Amino acid sequence: MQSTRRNLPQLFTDARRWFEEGLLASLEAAGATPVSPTQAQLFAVLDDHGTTVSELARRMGVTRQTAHQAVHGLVAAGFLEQVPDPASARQRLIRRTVEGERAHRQAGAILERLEDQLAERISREAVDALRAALETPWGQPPPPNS
Amino acid sequence: MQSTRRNLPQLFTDARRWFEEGLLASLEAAGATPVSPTQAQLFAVLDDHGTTVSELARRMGVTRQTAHQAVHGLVAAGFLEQVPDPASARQRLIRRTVEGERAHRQAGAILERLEDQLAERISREAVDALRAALETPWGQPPPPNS
DNA sequence: GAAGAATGTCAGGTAGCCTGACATGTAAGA
DNA sequence: TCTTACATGTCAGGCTACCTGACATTCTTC
Repeated sequence: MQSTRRNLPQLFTDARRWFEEGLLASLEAAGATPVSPTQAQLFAVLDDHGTTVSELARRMGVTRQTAHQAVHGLVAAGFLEQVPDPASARQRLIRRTVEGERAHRQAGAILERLEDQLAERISREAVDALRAALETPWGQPPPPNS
Repeated sequence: MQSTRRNLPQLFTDARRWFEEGLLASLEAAGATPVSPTQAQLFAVLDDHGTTVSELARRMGVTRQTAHQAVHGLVAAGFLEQVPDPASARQRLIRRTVEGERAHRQAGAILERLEDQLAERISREAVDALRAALETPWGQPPPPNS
């Protein structure tokens, strides 16, 4: 029991940390090539048919430069590749390599397992409700009025 | 609609970002002394009767050194003060100054308002359910077994 | 007392993020 | 058509949060 309710941002941070640490620990235990949290996030926002660096940056909520550097690391690690975009010569598509595809499935399976473990502690319904509440489009941070 | 469900860590990040940006934007709009996200988090885990740096570090999930440096900045800004612990001479208690107390109440009010705005979009019940689900003690990241 | 642990602190290093700057390619209007 | 505006990708430099290592001080326990 505590005097004041913990604030939501704090709770989000704790929850996120639990998943992230579980994921990285499982990957390490499986002997996978170590990836940083940032790289893991980049993997998560990358879609199957290829994405531009700018689009990745938007999804991650960081600048193009930051996304670029994260991509660079994963390209060097052999997980991603850059291919010219047939639609427009000014942009290049980022795609997973075969190895990257494998790692992506592995990470997805681990996250699913973690979610199951969470459902074991709070109910499955609670997990579904959690997901439903979080999937609201957050959009812009609200204006400070009133 | 999308092919695969977004993973939970990603959703936590988005939610947290929404709150954090709203908080910092409101503080800035109110003309308050700017604080970093880290300092805001430190404020959140600080309790009323004073806390040691080591304890703060545990609550934030970082090392003592990192917590120390965050405290240092807030002391310099006039929000916190260090007082010798009457119980033990080897530790010092970190407390809010009068100015820090004011800032803390201000931030608390803003967060409450943000939570209300969230309740407006998804229902109040959904917010309560969200909080209930997140307040489970996360504890250690689960072992990677099976 | 002496050994061991906890606390607070300083120093140095790494990673992620930022802004600034610039080259290239595309789109839209005079 | 050309030229002006805009988007993209990239390099360079800097800031901040975080880490590990090291040390002095102060309990605590045997």
